[in-house]
Amino acid sequence: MTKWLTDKEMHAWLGYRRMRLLLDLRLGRELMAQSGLSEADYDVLSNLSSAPDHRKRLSELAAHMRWSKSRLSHHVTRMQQRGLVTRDECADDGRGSLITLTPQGLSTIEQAAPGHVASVREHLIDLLTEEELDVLGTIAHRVASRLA
Amino acid sequence: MTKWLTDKEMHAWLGYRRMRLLLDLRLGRELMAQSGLSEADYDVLSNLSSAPDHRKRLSELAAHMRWSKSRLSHHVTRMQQRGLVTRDECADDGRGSLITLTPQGLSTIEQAAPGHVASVREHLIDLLTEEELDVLGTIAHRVASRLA
DNA sequence: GAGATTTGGTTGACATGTCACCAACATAAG
DNA sequence: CTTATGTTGGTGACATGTCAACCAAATCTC
Repeated sequence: MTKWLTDKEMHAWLGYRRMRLLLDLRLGRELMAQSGLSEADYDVLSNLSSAPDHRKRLSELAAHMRWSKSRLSHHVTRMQQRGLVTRDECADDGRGSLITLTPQGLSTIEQAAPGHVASVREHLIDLLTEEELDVLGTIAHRVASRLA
Repeated sequence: MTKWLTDKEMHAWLGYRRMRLLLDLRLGRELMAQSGLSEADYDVLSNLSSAPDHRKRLSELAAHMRWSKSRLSHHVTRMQQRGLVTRDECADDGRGSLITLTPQGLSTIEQAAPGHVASVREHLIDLLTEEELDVLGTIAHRVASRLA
């Protein structure tokens, strides 16, 4: 017997779906307009910029971002063509691939960051109380950790 | 001067992103495995099934789902080819397009629903307390309504 | 009621991400 | 050494969604 969602549960679920749809669309558009980056680009650059030497193994990067290697490989290819990152062979492991931020990639994300943070604040963070912020962080991590 | 995110804010933001990534991926995969539907398919069928006569104007449907007309038009084309919906001319408005659930579409979503609800429960709803559920619903709708 | 505008919807080009699979290399067992 | 196994990446085919251009029917204006 199916246990359907109660009104309250449905409200939360549909709300989540709607937020996800609209928020990501808006943030993505603003980021693209301001800096020419997609959210995916931003995440990759952001991760690389906080790595030692601005470089990381594809595999590590993918694991940290919870992306599939395939997805990251495709994405890196495109970012490479735009001059944002480079892809070098790994000395230790003949298969390995080292992804490195280019100077242009670094400057791109440095320019993009303030605007993106402002967008995130405007459309999400600043709309929440301290408590709501805590709850969101708590449940999001609980849900995500079950899926890792 | 940029107002960067505090640790707490960053925790909530990154948590949201991670939840979004993993949860949607998982739910999508389970739904696809169980019923051959994507989440998008499911949403369209679900909306149509609760409409009078199981039919709706493309435009209305798009507005209700907050999808672009373009996206819905493309999607309907594909669902039509799979026999899930039909697309008929509208009598009143020569431009109009009426999307109707086929019997097959109806039976497909009826079969898919229990499993999907179970997935949503397992990976999200049942992991939250009553209070958390309320907070999620509240903030999601607040954020989304600012973007409509 | 002719011309301008809006609205409803379609289409094409393109970016992204998924899956399935392959190739090269690494490692442990025998 | 040699084979079985797992790891690291890359690729191609395909589904999806975005934007922008476009068409045609419906409305509005004067």
